[in-house]
Amino acid sequence: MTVRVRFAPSPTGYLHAGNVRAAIVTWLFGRKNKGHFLLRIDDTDLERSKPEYEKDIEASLTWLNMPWDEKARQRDRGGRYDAMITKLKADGRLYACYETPEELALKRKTLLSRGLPPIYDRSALKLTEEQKAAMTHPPHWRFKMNETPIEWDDMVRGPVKFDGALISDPVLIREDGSPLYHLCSVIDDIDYKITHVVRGEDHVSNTAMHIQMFEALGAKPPVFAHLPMISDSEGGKLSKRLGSLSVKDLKETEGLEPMAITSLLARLGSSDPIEPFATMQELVDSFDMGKFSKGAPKFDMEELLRLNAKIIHNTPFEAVQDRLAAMGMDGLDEQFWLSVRPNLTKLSDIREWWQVANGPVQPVIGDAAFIAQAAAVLPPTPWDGQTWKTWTDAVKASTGRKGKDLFMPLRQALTGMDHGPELAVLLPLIGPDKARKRLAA
RNA sequence: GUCCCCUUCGUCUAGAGGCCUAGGACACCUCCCUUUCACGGAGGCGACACGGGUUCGAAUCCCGUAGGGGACGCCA
Repeated sequence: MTVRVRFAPSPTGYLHAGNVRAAIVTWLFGRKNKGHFLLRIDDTDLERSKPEYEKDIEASLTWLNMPWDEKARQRDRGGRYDAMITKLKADGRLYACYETPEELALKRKTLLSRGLPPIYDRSALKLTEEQKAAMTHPPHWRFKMNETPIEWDDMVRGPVKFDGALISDPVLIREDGSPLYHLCSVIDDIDYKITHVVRGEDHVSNTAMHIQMFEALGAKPPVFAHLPMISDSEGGKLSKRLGSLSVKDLKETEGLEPMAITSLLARLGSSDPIEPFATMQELVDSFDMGKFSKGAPKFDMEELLRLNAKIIHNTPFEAVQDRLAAMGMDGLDEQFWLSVRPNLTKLSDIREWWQVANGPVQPVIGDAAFIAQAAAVLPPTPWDGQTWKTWTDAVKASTGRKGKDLFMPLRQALTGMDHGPELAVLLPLIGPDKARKRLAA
């Protein structure tokens, strides 16, 4: 049996960190098993779904190197839903309810205040045909849960048990006749022959009712894997900050590498070490669903940044050539890249060093006399990798300085900073003209 | 409020009664390399939430407490 998985986001916002982890784990599981990956756009909420967000989801997955084998959209599948609705009604698993949202809210509040779980009381089941006929507004429809135990073996959580009697009958069809998520999701999973569903643990109780829905529709439920939610590094709830941490921001605002994101999210909360990966294939090869723990891990931006730096330190020039060219630094070549690469956290940091090499920089000169002496013994052109050594030897001879007292003032005068790439490689990049000017500043 | 899940070094975790003086990775500290920073190499610091049981023996099993996460929508 070939494995078929799906990632089913709703296009109601930009793809964010929490959601994309489910995508990554789903994708990796699919690839690991040589399976089929379906991208399903869950846009049954017509009010909130926007084409803009659907585009963002696709752009984000593409950028993260997670191509899909097939794409589907729930709004295109109304016909299938209608057919299944007819069946469920005929079987008595879907029943008409006439409470208004206000009445339902009141019922919930009442139950809650009595310390009871807010489960629908099924009073609509007691309505006679006459009473229904007398209603002034159309019904919404609920799925009738069987009051039996529900069990499944979760790939992450192990054996899970639910009591069907403790789960409220879900509304599957709105008063306006449109189908809701639960119905569409189950029917889609059946029609697309999904074998494994990987999703967040916020769906655990949904899974219990979905299993009854699969059965009511005559289908075998897929295997489920519920990943814990990622929590904020402060240990708080999955905060607005994390919820709003979109892939789009990570890419455009933070300027991070896609592999930094996938490397972190593929391993966070698992017993495999979090380490930089250069390709998705390496992640696929080492992927193991069984290594995820049941506890909610914390997301740490610092950790993402560290991974990003390591990935950049391992990136060859060819891999970033086009992006660097697009940043408008003419003449930035492989030599420059290799020289400054170890000092970058984000790719965009390279601008800083480009500026150090090409100016303008604000030289920092503490001891003007020393700098003037140093400038006087600057070696003749052309400059190369040996120039720095030749020069500093000369400065040492003429001033008697050595060690940090010798090098730091030169670095500060030349670059305006007290850290950075080796001056032996930086000096030729700066060149004689700019070097003289900075030393004379 | 009710139900479910979780709780081991700063962080992610290994651990399914003796193999645990609790292992690894990242971070941190030290040293080495480097005439800066970073990279790299070698060491080091560092945890079983708490309280009761069960047992010859508990990080591991049971109960309770505390803390955290999730669910309880005509959202997904």
